[in-house]
Amino acid sequence: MTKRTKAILDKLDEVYTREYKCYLDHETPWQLLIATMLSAQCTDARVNIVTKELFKKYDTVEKFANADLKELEQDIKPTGFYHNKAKNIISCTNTLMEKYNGEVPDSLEDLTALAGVGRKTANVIRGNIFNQPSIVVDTHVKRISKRLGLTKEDDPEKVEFELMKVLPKDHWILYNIQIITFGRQICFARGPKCEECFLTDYCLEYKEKNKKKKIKK
DNA sequence: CTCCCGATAT
DNA sequence: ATATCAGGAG
Repeated sequence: MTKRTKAILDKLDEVYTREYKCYLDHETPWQLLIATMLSAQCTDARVNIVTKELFKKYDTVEKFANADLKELEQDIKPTGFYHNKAKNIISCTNTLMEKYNGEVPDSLEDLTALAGVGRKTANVIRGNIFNQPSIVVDTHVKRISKRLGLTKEDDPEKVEFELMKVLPKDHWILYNIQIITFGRQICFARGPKCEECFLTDYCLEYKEKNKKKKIKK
């Protein structure tokens, strides 16, 4: 790990010390799996509103596996992409019943083989449920890792592999939740609050912004 | 690369 | 009007 990377991680640790919680409400592994599937291109706040009722109505994996497609679509509609998500949830939970005795598997291969589960969702499960070091590359991690110059890649899988090289393994899971928190509070996609940011010394975009200002003056 | 897609902020 | 939100599949 370079000095620069360590300085960034130290700053993050300083501000987001024990903010280690998952923002998707869940009580079981399969609930987190479904909540994460629903979170694609949707705010976690909305996912939590939907799952609050959803997990009362479907309180077992088996109930999801036997759900009526059209009815489930309506139940999850506010999260968007509801045709695909409903179909995937039914297919995925059927696989859980048939191949895994209704449990959620822990390997990346088994998880990504499930319908509607890609590397991002699989890594959320591995990190949060099984405590396996894993890098979750979502929209926040990708955007902010680029701004901080930790990667130049655009493809989420390449970002994941590069961050695995750059970040110490014992910081992988923590990095995810820190960056998501940072992205929600300060480093927005649109109009980031650079005045309140504690990482401007390491931000490539901030550097660019100041260059342009100086030229104008 | 395109499509899936509703809700909210700007 | 448009960008963005804890992405994934064909």
